[in-house]
Amino acid sequence: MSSPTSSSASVAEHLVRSGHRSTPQRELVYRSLVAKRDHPTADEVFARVKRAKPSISLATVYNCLETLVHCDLVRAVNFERGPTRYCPNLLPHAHFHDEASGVTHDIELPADLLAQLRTLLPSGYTAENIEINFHGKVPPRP
Amino acid sequence: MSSPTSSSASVAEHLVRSGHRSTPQRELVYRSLVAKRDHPTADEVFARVKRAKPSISLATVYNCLETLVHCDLVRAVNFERGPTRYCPNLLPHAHFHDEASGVTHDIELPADLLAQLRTLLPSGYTAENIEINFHGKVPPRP
DNA sequence: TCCATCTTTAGAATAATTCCAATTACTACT
DNA sequence: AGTAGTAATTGGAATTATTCTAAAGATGGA
Repeated sequence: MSSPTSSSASVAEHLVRSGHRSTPQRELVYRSLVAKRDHPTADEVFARVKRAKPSISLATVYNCLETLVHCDLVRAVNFERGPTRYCPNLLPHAHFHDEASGVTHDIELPADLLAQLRTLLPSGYTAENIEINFHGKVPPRP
Repeated sequence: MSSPTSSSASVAEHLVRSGHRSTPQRELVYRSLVAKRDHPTADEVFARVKRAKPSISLATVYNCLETLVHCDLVRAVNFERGPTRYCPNLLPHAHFHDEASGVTHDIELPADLLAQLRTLLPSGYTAENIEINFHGKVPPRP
């Protein structure tokens, strides 16, 4: 049940189509997100990509993540005041944040439910995106 | 269509029932939220309550807001990386964030929709709260 | 009243992110 | 291939929102 992501080839395309260049750093950051889909923070991404490219800087990681978010290859996820987390799942989905472990799970969102949510808006209001975060507990794993 | 809030008397009660003291600062911060329900930031609350009590400090405003959130008199609202905003609306509701103006509107949430959302969770998962944020545009006001 | 505890306060400290200015890398022309 | 022009990267400084700290003040109960 892996969620859809752009193949590395189309990452370059995607970047170029939205007016950016394909760079080793951007590809690397993107690949690190796909390799471990645990909603890492920028710091965590930095630590991971440094292993493959020790010269990369934290500022570059922030830049790359921002670029990837802007061309819709990656989603930024925020929980309260915590650091921003990143995920390469492009399907409409919500997030479940487990308070005990700090772990984040994706929750698939059926299109009809999203449609229902949109009907709550006053007429004329248009929502480009709808962010849904569950906060709670997962059952103890025995 | 004003949304439910605790009367000033019951704010004190509410505070005490959850193991806190009722203080002038807490009452003042709470009243400022009810007086202008525009989802102010801590800084904005600080500016407002300073008019009535110039000696209050920003740290106290943060403390009071945290306390009020903990005893369920106030909700904290976060949009991406922006500063936390506060609202005294206790009904289940979502938020609509207008990107152009930066203004936040409450969107009432029917109980059945919340129930439907909960059905998306894997069995055993329990969500204490569900946060829903719309990001988009409001129609131009003529 | 007196004590223990809670709250407030000002300012220092922190965390995450953004900004800045200087290099470096591409891309498109010729 | 050489080069001008733009875009991207880098390290470090700066910023923003928030939390921490330690001291002083207020409060409720024995």
